[in-house]
Amino acid sequence: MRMSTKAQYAVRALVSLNLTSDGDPVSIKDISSRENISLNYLEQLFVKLRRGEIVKSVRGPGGGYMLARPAADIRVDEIIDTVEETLVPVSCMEADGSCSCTSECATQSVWQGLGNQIRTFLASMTLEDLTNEGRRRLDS
Amino acid sequence: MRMSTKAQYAVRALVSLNLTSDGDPVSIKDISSRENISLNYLEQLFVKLRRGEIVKSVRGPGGGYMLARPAADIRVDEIIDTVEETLVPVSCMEADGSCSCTSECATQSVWQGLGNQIRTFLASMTLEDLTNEGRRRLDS
DNA sequence: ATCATACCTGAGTGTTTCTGTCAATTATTT
DNA sequence: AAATAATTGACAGAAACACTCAGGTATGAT
Ligand code: FES
Ligand code: FES
Repeated sequence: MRMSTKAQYAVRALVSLNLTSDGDPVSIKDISSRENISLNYLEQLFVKLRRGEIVKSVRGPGGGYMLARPAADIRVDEIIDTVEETLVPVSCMEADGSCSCTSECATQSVWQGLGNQIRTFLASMTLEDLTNEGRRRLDS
Repeated sequence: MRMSTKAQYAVRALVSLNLTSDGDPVSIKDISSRENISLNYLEQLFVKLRRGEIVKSVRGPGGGYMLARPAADIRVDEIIDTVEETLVPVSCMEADGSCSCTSECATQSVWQGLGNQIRTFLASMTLEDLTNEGRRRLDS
């Protein structure tokens, strides 16, 4: 039951972006070196984040990425969805989910409930919350 | 963010065991055929469940497995721990967890909180709850 | 005793997913 | 034109996953 590094990196990178941004775009290279994440790997993530309209890109010198929306409007569960990490803990609950299990399966209620918990929790946090948390830590 | 089949199978198998048991041990073969789970794979899981004192074994003809404790005393999170599936969503929060991240990392609070949610939810359900749920489904 | 049953154990294996790397291209500003 | 930086797709090593196989051991019934 691990969150993939994709999800971890995406959240970290966006917090970092929002912390260091002063209105200008931030280059992916800066984020990469500050957060110690592979440059090329980060690029893959930002392509998805752009398609998911979490960030927008500015090309050319002085370019980079910036948030596509106010940080308060970006929920953590959205970020994770966007980099393609499922939050449903078992496959039989998904669209194509075929299960060897019979209809009287009692364990479904466990995973169903667990999935809801996870979703609800991550939807209750926004990028702004995390950025404030980061600022608070920097001060101390 | 997927629960491994180890965890899924373990929970299903234990519910099945408890549903069909009438005090006598239940053979792993029965569970295997009823739940469509590989026999040899199930054996591996039950070895761990026995070591974790979730079940006890009865050898020889007519033998099998039975619960080591009342179903009401067996929490779902215990079962998952026992088959060695971590419930901590990121590695940097574990004992040997080394992280490239700096000390002002704001995302820790996300994963910390998420881990607590998952743990709390799964600790709130017992094998008895699930067995009752299964019985209810069988009746309808 | 011996046979069938069923637990017990460890080694091995094919597949998939994860985590990145590399190379080449396109777009923009100076 | 030149430098910057995003964009894309192919590829690859490593690890985890989901089993399978080949035995061995303990017990009860005949
Ligand atoms: S329906 Fe998928 S485990 Fe029962
Ligand atoms: S401490 Fe591990 S991601 Fe920041």
